[in-house]
Parts: sequence; structure tokens; C-alpha cells
Amino acid sequence: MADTLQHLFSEHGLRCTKQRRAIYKALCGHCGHPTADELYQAVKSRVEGISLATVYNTLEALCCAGLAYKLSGCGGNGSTRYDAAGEDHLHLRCRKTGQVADAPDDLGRRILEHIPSELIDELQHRTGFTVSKIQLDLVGEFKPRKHDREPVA
Amino acid sequence: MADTLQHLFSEHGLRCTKQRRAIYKALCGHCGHPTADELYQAVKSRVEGISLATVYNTLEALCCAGLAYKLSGCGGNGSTRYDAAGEDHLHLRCRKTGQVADAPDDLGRRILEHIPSELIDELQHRTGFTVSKIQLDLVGEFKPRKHDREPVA
DNA sequence: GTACGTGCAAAATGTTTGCATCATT
DNA sequence: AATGATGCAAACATTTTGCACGTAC
Repeated sequence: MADTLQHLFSEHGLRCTKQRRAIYKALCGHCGHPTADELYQAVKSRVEGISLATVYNTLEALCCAGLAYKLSGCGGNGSTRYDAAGEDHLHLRCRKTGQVADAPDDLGRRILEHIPSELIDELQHRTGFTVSKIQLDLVGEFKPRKHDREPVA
Repeated sequence: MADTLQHLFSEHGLRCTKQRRAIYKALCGHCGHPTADELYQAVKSRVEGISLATVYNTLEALCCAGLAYKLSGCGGNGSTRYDAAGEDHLHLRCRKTGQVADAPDDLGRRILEHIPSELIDELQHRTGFTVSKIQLDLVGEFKPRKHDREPVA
């Protein structure tokens, strides 16, 4: 797989360093949506002396190359979260806690399937914007513990 | 409308101060997705002595109440952007610049209409997550100036 | 009158940058 | 050999917080 990575990186004009390999693997292997610091924690035991700045730099490079995405926003503590650029998937974002979870795969896929690609095409035509990824976030709450006073419409 | 705002705020358990009114109006009236500082600039001429901290506090309160949303992420310069919680709409997010634009209203609406609500319902059932807003972001680029080397699938 | 909001400034993040050194190509 | 990546630490920007005072309820 190191071989594949080598290839993948050079395809996108990126040098293949052990730091980048480790960061990219950690990003792909992570079950959630790690922050830069979480990736740093994950990687620093495997790559001696790696620095947080390198993690940021690498993530920036990966995002530029289209191999990763920033999710940020999220509202929680204010740190940006990253996502390996796999297939499109669907996030559940808790407005209160900033927590981000993935929707069950099958459901996410079924929902995304319903987005008509001809409308996306029309949009690309009309706006001159090239869509490379669809990111559907459902914003809401995980535990509606009490209804408080939210008739919310 | 001040009256309506009064009402709206108290519905959500928020006190109605002139600062909050001004910030909320500026947020609704803004044609893009302002940052906290942009809102501060916009209101400080109308509300004497208002402070940036109040803008942040108010935005936090509005988000908590569900009257506004954080967009952040965006990648650009790193400041969070906010969005009045109007109807769901669709953002175009440039991966390179962090720029965020709204899709043309009609297209956005048509695309969102195609998301089957029974799937959303099923998801709410299965995950215990309460969806209050659907946010669809199309990530890509505004000016595909050159194809570089992105066969991107 | 009381609880909550405000303003100010300081503190706490989170992220970026400059520069010398090192590794990949 | 040359270009680009790394590590470190300092610089930067953004966001949060503590406290005294003011204001909406």
C-alpha cells in the first residue's frame, strides 16, 4: 500500500514523505473526523519528532490536492476537523455540542442518490462552479432531552 | 418588526436588547455570510459602543436558539461565517479560496426538494438524531483555470 | 429587584510562518 | 544537485472569559 500511496501522492504532485504517509493513513483510518491535533497525537508515536506544524502543512497540501476536506464549522470547540476524501457521505452535526457523526452508510447513500445529477449539471453551467464533492450535513440535535420551548416551526 | 423580533426572541428564551436586534437584523440583511467581525463593523455605527465580544456572545446565543448557524470551516482565512436560519439553502464552497456563495435560489430549492423526507424520517428514527436543518454544500472550484493533473475520477 | 446582557481587556486557543536543516525526486 | 518538506518557535488571528455595570423582564 505504501506503493499505492507513493503513486497517489505523485499523481497529485505531492512528495511522498513518511510524515505525509502517516498522516494520510491516520486520516483514512480514523473512525470519526479528526482534528489536526488528534492526527498529531495519533501519528507522533509512529513518526519520531513529527511536529504539529507539519500536520497542518500536510493537511493543507492534501486539501489542495483534493485528497482531504476540511469540515470545520461544527461549532464545538472551534477546531477544524478533517475528512479523507472518500466517497460523498452524510454528516449529522449537533448544533449544541459540535459533534459530527456519519449517517449510516446505506441511508446516506440512498439520500444522496436522490440528488438529481442533471440539476447539479445545470448548476455547474449556470454558475461556472465545478462541483467535486457533495457534502450534505444534517444539522440538529442528538438527544432532544427536553422540548424546552422550541416550537421551531 | 421590532415587535416581531421581541416576540421571536422571547419565544426562544432570549432577552431582547438593542445590540441583539441590531446583530440579528444585520445577519438577516447581509447578502453573503458574514463573519463576526463583519457583523461588528456593520452594527457598530448603529449601536454606540457595542463590542466585538457582544457580537460573539449574541451569535452564540442565536445559534443555541436555532436562529442562526455557523458555517465556518470554509478554509479561507479561518474565521467562522454565520448564516441567519432562514430556509435551507445550498452553498457553493470553493476548495481553494474558502469562498462561500449561495446557489441560485430556484436551483437550490429544486435540488433540496428531491431529498425524500421519508428517508430523513427513517434516519431520525434509526439514529435518534433530530434534524432541524439540511445544509447541502457543493465543494469544488469557481474557476477551473487549468486541468493541472486532476483526473479526479 | 433580579437575573441576564454588555463592554472592556486580558487570556486561551487554533493556525500560520520564517528559517535552517534534511529528504525526495 | 535541486526543489520542496520538516521542525522548531515565534507570530498571528480568532474566539472566549472574568468582572463591574447596566438593562430587560
